[in-house]
Amino acid sequence: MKTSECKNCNCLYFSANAFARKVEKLASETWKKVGLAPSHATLLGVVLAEPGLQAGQIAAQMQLTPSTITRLLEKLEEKKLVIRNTDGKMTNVYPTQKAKDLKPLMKQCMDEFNEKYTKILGKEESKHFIQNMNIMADKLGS
Amino acid sequence: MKTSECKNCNCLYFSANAFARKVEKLASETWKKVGLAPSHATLLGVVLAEPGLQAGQIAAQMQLTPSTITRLLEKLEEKKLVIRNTDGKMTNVYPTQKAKDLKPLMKQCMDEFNEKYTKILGKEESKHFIQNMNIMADKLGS
DNA sequence: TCTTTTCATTTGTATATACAAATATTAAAA
DNA sequence: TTTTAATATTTGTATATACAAATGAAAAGA
Repeated sequence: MKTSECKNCNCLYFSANAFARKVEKLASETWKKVGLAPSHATLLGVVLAEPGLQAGQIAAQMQLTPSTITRLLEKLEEKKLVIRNTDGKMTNVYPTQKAKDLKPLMKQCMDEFNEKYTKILGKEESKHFIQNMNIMADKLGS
Repeated sequence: MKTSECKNCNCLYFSANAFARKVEKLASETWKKVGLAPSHATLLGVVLAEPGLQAGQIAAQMQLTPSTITRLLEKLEEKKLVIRNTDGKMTNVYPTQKAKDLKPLMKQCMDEFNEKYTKILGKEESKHFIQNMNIMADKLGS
């Protein structure tokens, strides 16, 4: 059923969530190749890009709550992809060698994912749409 | 931190989810007035609009899996807002009187929510954005 | 220096959601 | 008619996420 046919659901809440679920699904398929859920892959990408980042800074960057970051880090630590280094009240997060080795494959997944959705949604269209969505998200505040 | 500052997260997956979380938050605040989570409110809205709808049809309309609909219906049944009428392998869902009484208040919440986000995002902008998002969602398929 | 406040993280608990397997029921095939 | 296949829903299990409370550590005030 087309979204437009859902008379009772024609509001921002429904549309945003339905859209996010579909994107999540596409992303899940893509990152199965490295055995990571999209959220885990995103977090690992952040840690790989800035080793030693504080947990709270990661939360701010990913716009998730600190508790969610803790939970995600637990999983990544179980998989030996990151280590948490607690110093006083701060916790710094570092990628392991295993994670560093995974970097090229992760980039490949990201490229593949970008390719998939630009193919489906159009290159310029999706670019503008994402920009617009980011602007909208910023307007909605934290 | 502005989304645009997150260099590592500039992809459709991240943007769509961050946006959906923010919308969810705004919606949660709004529907607290009737003591319902946005997803519950949406489902109840569907049932109120089309009493007797089958569980599977609700799932299709809301673009959620049947199992999720079962779980949501359990909660609404606990709250005495809907009843499930199982006939053979089909289950039809009806709103209770309590739910019908809630209808005006629910409409008020919906109006308030629409007003909130059009005020933040702009009337025409949000309208076009939602349309565009629905089109994108359709393109992504099920 | 000792106490209080603030801050970063983690834990306990709860919700939303999905997938795969189990159930139960109707329809189709033999 | 008996078996087999298809279908609708529910259950078991797992993930992502949040909020509120707990913990632990540093900073500020007395």
